[in-house]
Amino acid sequence: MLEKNFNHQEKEKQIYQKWEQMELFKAHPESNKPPFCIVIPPPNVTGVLHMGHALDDSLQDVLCRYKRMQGFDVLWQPGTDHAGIATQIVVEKMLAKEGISRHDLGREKFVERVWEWKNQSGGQIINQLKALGASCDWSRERFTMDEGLSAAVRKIFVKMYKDGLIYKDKRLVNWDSKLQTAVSDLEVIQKEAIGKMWYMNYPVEGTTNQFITVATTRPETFFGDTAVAVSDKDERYKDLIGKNVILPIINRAIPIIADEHADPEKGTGAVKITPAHDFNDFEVGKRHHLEMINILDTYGRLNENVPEEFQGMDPLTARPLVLAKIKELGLYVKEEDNPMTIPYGERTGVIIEPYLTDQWFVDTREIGRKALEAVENGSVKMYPENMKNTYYEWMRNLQPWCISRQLWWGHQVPVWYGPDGKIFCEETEEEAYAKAQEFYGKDISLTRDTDVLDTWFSSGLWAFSTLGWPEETIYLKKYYPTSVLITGFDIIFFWVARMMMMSLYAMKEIPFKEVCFHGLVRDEKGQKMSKSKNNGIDPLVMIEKYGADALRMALLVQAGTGRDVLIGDSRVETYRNFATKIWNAAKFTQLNNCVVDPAFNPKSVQLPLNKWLISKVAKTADSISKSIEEYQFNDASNTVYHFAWGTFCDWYLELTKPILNGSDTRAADETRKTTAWALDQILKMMHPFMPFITEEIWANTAERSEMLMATSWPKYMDCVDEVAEKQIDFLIGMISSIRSVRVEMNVPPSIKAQLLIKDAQENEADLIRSNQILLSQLARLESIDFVNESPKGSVQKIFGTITLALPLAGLIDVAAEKERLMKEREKLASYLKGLDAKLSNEAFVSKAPANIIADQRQKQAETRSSIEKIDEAYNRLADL
RNA sequence: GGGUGUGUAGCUCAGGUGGUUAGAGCGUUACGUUGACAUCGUAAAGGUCACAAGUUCGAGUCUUGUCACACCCACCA
Repeated sequence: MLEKNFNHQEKEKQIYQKWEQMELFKAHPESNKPPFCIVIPPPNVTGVLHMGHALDDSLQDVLCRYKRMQGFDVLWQPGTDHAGIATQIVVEKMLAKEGISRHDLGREKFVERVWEWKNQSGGQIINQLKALGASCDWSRERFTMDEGLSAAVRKIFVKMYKDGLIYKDKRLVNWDSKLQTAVSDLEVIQKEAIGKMWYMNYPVEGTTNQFITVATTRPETFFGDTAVAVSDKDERYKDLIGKNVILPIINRAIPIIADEHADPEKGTGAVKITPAHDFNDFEVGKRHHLEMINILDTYGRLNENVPEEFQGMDPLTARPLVLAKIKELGLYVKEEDNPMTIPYGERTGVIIEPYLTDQWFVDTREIGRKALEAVENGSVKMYPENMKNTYYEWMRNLQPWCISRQLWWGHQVPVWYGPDGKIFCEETEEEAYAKAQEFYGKDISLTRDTDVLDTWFSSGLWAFSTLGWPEETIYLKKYYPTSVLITGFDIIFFWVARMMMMSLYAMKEIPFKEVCFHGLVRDEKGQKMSKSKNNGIDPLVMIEKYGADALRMALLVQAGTGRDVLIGDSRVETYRNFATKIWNAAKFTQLNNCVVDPAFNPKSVQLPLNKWLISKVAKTADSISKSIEEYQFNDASNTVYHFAWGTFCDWYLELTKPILNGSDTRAADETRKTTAWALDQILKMMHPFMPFITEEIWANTAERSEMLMATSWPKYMDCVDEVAEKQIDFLIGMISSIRSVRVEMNVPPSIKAQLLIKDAQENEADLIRSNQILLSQLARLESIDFVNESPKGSVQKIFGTITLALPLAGLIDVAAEKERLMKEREKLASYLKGLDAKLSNEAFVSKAPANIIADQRQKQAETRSSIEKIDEAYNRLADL
């Protein structure tokens, strides 16, 4: 017997353990069931579960549980990401509390500390995923820096290097001076700000009063200027091309060059060129073979290439001083406000400087083209489809991918240098050493490159590295390419695009057949969750308070493809109430001895009411299937919600009460069995969404040979009975329509249900007549005029007639009823007016399709008669 | 500057291929229930479907334009 309430705090853990003990999450590559595989977007190993994970993983869990019930051999491949930058920052902060920096420890000791921290906190997020109910195959848990995955990273790197796809280059990169590392374009966040534009004069060499005015937002960088560019079509400067200008303060001569980069329309038409500190200038510098003067150190401070008085300064400190000097020299022209964007580090929040260093790059042209084609030609499908446009846009403008990071936590680049700087790129130090020996013909010592790889390099391999690549495992064979990737659209470039490129390169095959993007989770007001707003909602708190089922459902009912999801207490509470409702429905079936009969055959039932329910079960299960297959999780979960609450609890259980308590024992017996059967089907349909409570009810409502999650999805389309469905739907429509009267009359549900007891008649006319009698009793009428065929029309008639009856029965306030009738009449009259106008419109009558016209005519007649009835009722009221 | 969305009840959202009194949940109000319901049930109020023009017998739905908001990308001497 079910307890009074479902104690989610206690039961969810027990149920989860049971699933694990019975190994229900395990994949079975040896089985001949068809494969279904999802790789989890790996959360940061040191992270905690946030709402984004809760949504992402709930969606995946729904799919996995559903597919298992559909007879698939499901592998939900779990694991975590080493998250280079994020993790290093966390550990450095911890060290800072102890008063030490990573440099005090040295690289080796620091990395040890990170491993310690990983081992200590890495299990946390996994346990949190379990609390959510995630049915991952935990026996296969991987980590992007475990031995196998590290080997995969080295292998790919070496292969790409040898294929010429990875190369080292001295280029401008985005430099994070706090982390002391390069970051990729995607890791730079542009923020808008109102800056200033300063104009200053550069004297032309050999003249005393000739100047070129340049405009700049960063005057302090002029120490690194190596040219001034003008357009060769610009009359103002045409003659100066080839001459030099003298940089103020440092008195260095730099050439005036002609370059397309200079736009006569913009600024003064003359651009100072600082190749080492600006991406455009860098390109100009390369075109003209200009010197590249780096004026910053790795901490972003002015270095020895500027006059001593400015050395060691931060650019923003130096700026006013430089400007003051220029003013002193009489070369300052003016300043004006200038809206601009300033680049900040995604993780550190410091200003990102373009910085000239040696870095490793992936040449993305070829692999990017293949990744683009795979989506263009439909090999990989995207949901929602418009995400393809975003993907295309980025893929068509791919830049070289800077994969090296000057961090300590990550995959160290498998590159060794000879004494002369010769590169040996091999998977192991031994191999590199062997190659070096061979090359030099003698024993030499090698030094290893200190860079580590961008985290996304290893996550780019995730789809196949987790399955065992480069080993030819049965997992790789059976589950690759994976079925679908479910992730947020915020990492489409970071991760999805990189996985596409890396997988197509390494495997010569797509990593997944479909990608399903979901939106962001926001707070109840639709605002982005952020630490600064302090509006974050902790999924674990929600689980503790309302249960994992309620949280999942609250997320799922909104999870259409691509849409944002709002979450908050009231939403989760709603679905906790839903869970309680189902719990109580199950309790109700037990109290009424609705026991599962293993021999029950849904095709053999006799009562239309039972046939109706079985039909609805079949159709609902089918509709949920379709929605899930299309990743319409919101439709699927809403369907099961409304079916369980509305169709099953509100209607079926209410309507069967008099049958269960009635004298027809055969009908009662059939109804009990049908109820028990239907509850089982509902539990199955609900299980992917609310796995815990359904499993608990399942276990407590009968002797079960297997757990709910191991059962199969209900497929009963062959039990659909359209006739019974139509009958009962019709009656429900009628009953619904008299609800307003019922309130006043206080009709108990059992009378409502009696209407339906009589529905054993299969013929609609009989059905109507029998209910006519009941309706007339209900309304204490001697007769009831009820002739219409169409359900909607009938509803209107009944409404009018019962209204007529009520005052006679002395059940309601006459004045109030009169007012209500007038209102109703007004509504109908205005509707009728519209219909009359339309039907007398020649254009409508001649052009509209016949069925529409017929329909309108009928409506017109019905409405007219309804108005008459109301008038009649009103008159009778007046007589009282 | 380029792109992608969104705008329907107080709030959050549904509303295939145009078809007629525009729906749900939450919230509000009223009444009822505590014999499945840490609640539930029944109902009421609440909407010129952002705005404008167009196509059409008929537009929330299609076209164009305008406005507002959100996000993404790029540029910014």
